Amino acid sequence: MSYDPQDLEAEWRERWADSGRYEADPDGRDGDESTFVTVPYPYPSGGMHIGHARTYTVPDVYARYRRQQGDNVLFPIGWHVTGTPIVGAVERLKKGEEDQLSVLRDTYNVPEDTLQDLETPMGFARHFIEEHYKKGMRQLGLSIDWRREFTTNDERYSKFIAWQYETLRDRGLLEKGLHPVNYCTNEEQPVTTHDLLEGEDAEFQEYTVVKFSDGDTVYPMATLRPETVRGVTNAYVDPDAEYVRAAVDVSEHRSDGTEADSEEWIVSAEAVEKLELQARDVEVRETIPGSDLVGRHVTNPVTDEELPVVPAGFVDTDNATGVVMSVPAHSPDDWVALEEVKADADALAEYGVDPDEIRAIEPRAILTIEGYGEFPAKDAVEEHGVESASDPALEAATQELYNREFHGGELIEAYGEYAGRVIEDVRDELEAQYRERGDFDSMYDFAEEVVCRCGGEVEVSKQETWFLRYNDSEWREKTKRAISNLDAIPENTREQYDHTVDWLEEWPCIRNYGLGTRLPWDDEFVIEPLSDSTIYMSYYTIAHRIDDVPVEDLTREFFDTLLLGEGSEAPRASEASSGDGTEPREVDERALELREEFDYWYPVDYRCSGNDLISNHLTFFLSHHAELFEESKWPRGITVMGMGLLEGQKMSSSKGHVVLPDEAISEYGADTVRFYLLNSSEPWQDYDWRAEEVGTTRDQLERFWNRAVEIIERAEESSAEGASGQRPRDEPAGGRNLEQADRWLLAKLQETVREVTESMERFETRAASQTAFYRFEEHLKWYRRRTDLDRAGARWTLRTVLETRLRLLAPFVPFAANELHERLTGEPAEDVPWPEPVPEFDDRTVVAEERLIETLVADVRDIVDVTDADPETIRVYAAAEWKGEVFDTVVSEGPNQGAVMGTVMQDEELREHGNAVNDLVGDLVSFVRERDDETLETLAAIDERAVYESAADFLAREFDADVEVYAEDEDPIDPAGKAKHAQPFRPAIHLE
RNA sequence: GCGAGGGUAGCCAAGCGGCCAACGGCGGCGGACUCAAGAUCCGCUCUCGUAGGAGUUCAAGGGUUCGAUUCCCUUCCCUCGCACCA
Repeated sequence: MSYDPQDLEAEWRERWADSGRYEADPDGRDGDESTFVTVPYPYPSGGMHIGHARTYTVPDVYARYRRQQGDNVLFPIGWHVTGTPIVGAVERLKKGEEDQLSVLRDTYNVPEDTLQDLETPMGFARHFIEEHYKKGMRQLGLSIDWRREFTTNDERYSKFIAWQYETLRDRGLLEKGLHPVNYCTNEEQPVTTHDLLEGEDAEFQEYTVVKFSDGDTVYPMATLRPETVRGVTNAYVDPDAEYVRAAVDVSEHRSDGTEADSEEWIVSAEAVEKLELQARDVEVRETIPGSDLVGRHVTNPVTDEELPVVPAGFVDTDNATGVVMSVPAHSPDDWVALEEVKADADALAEYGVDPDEIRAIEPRAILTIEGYGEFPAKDAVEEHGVESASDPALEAATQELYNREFHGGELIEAYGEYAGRVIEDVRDELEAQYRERGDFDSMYDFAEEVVCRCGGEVEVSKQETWFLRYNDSEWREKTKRAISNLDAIPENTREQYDHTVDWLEEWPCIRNYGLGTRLPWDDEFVIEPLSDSTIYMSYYTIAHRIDDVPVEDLTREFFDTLLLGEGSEAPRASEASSGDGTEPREVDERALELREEFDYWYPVDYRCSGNDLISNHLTFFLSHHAELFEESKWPRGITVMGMGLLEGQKMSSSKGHVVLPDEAISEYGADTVRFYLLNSSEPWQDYDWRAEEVGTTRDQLERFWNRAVEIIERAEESSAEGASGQRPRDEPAGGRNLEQADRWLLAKLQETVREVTESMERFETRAASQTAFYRFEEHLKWYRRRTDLDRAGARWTLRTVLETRLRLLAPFVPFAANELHERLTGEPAEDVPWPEPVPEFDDRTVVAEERLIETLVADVRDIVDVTDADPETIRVYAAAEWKGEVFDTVVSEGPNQGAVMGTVMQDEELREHGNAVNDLVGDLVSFVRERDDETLETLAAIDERAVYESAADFLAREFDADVEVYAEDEDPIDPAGKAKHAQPFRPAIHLE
């Protein structure tokens, strides 16, 4: 019966499927005995890899554990298809993009003749659902109730999401507004980062626009450092570029509402489109060459100073407004530019600029910062040895100075109420104040070029969007309460949820295209993926039964009844009466029936999800539950999971750097894959798939299997003998004839049961499986050395140990554990209860005694090694009785040298031992200090000499020598005078 | 920068005030078994050591303590998240 996981696992898969073993329905067990675990539904925009395997195995192990604990356990799965990735993948496939084809063909082994089935979004999704995820999950042995699966594109699911969003809107948690998005000017639609060819990492920034003016004409100058407004010495324009004078709508950007809602702005030609995309009406009145602007004077809206407009070739007219302000005191760029302009001032005469005016420009400091002089930009330029505007060192100088000024710069007196404060703390406040007054405005732009896959230029556009108001204070309060109610695993994630709640503002919850549910009141929009996956766990509870209800009956009232219990107190449709004048609402009986099941399973006991999802999905999950459901339905726990590596590297399906579960399972078997994934780190830690170690794990399981089979076969022999009346299979306790080693192993077993159970309760799958498997293997190693395994007592012990361990390991390696357990007892491990510690087998004394023997063996070996001797005779001397008395005194007096000596010296007999007593007390004091009371008590009761005598045969075997055990004070044979070194629990040893 | 988590022997990784030179796995070395290989079993794997010992270690530096890998402070380094991406 060799270990053949393929056959064995196939049989169990079939058995589970045929019997519907994991289909969970409400039964006699009440709510406390039901457990509902979930994991984020997979997003089938590609195949399943080994990282997914772990994600889904973590909840499976817990589910299996709870089942053995007697719970009715529901572990469902569904499929998330909402949004653009699947649509995008199909587009790329249809266009025949090589990268995409290679991922499909080479990484995920899609057969050539199947490719065309993937050319519709749901066809694509279906392929990966059926051929990858479901197959993989079944192969892994996940205990899923398959009747409840659904996709987020199903019409009934959409009804459910529509209910959610209509309810949120009614509660005022949805709001319409403008929001900046990436927008392709060629396709004229918003695009996601997936759609970008260039600038994928680019983030748009909100620039402050400082409204310098010349009469009624505004020169809007974009900056990221609005606080430098008092340090501006001049403006720059590109004399060779084209500018426009245009009427720009500013109505949205005024708060007082008294002023004109349109202003005349001078901006670069490129800026016109940007402003229009950002929801402004722009009417171009006139085109002006940049050179015409040069030499004009503009007024600083904050200081009322007049400043010259200076020409500069470095001005990028494609960035923001194309008009920039110069702050030479604090910007190394501007410092260098000003130097160069001054040096070449005479050349400006051609623009009609007075060179003397330029030469007279003086930098103006607006903040002070430690470590720099009056003009920090000057120091920075010098420190970095910047030579010219094209010097690469300039960028480093700029970065460094910006950073330091932001965190350490203090504003000067001229800033009034902001004087003396650090930029970091006042920038936003200051900016808002000037904006309020109409001196500042804002616009978005990228810092670099961003190009769409279609080749079109991507700009920032403000689009009308619906937002979820996560910043609503009442909502935040509820969510916080949900967080404090939560069992957050590991505990330190709780803080992160709280932090996320404070940080979340408004979340745009719709998109212009993609799969999913249409916004119920505006079907132009689709509810985006992170927003249609917040309460779907509730949908699992009824997913397999709601199909019986026609879609058109799934009204808001239906879900109000089903999910909120509204009307469940009211008379049912059949018995509705209108006797009191008001028409009672008709309650849908079907909804009430479904509600019973919802009520039975809900809330979610544990949700297992990636730690990277704390800052969005998991917090949304908590928020929506807190808002929509009553407190008793809020999530009980969340376990977060770490990231996976493959041979120390990030997995990447595009590079083909992935392992598919199917391949791993064919090579090693599902139990090995599961065991490796769960045993190599705790769920929330990162893990690394290393083929070599997976192979070793398989070897370990195989060895375990072989040993187990041996025990089972022996048990069968015994029972055969039992059948013929010679030896009953289950001997009564009195007839077991257990020896010291048996009792020790059984005591260790009880420790193991306790530790594993505690670990499982905390989702510590690594600690649990290490304890049940590897650590117990160590105990067995010792046991095999210590005793004769052919004894009846040993057989009984090994059988008992095996049975218990199989039950402890069943959640991790369900195939092998169930099989072996069934062969051993007739029942699969999953059908019998989780082991309980048996107090009868707890035995601190025997554990302590074995520990003494272990130490003795180690000490003897140590001496053998260091002396390179091969002893004929080993003499062991247990400490004299008076030493035991000293030990007792140390225990009763406590580990205090002085106090102990005081007591000991009153004993005349002990006093006779003189200095030896003093030394001994010193050693015993530290011995006692290092141990707890219980251990000391146990030790004190042990007859050391008897322990060593009982181990003499064992020692003799280990070292192939004669073993003699003496008491130090009973006149031992002591040729080398070693006996006197004996101490309590540290016998003296002599080798000869 | 902000928030979270880390840095332990050749590698992975546990420990989180004394039982710690520090669990376990991998790798390496030696031995048993074997014709041989593999598997399995035993021992060793920081340095020194002809008696169970001593010395130096748990990113670096400082502190608290009778005692710190474990607690506190500072510094350096690494990973993850930071929004419209699932």
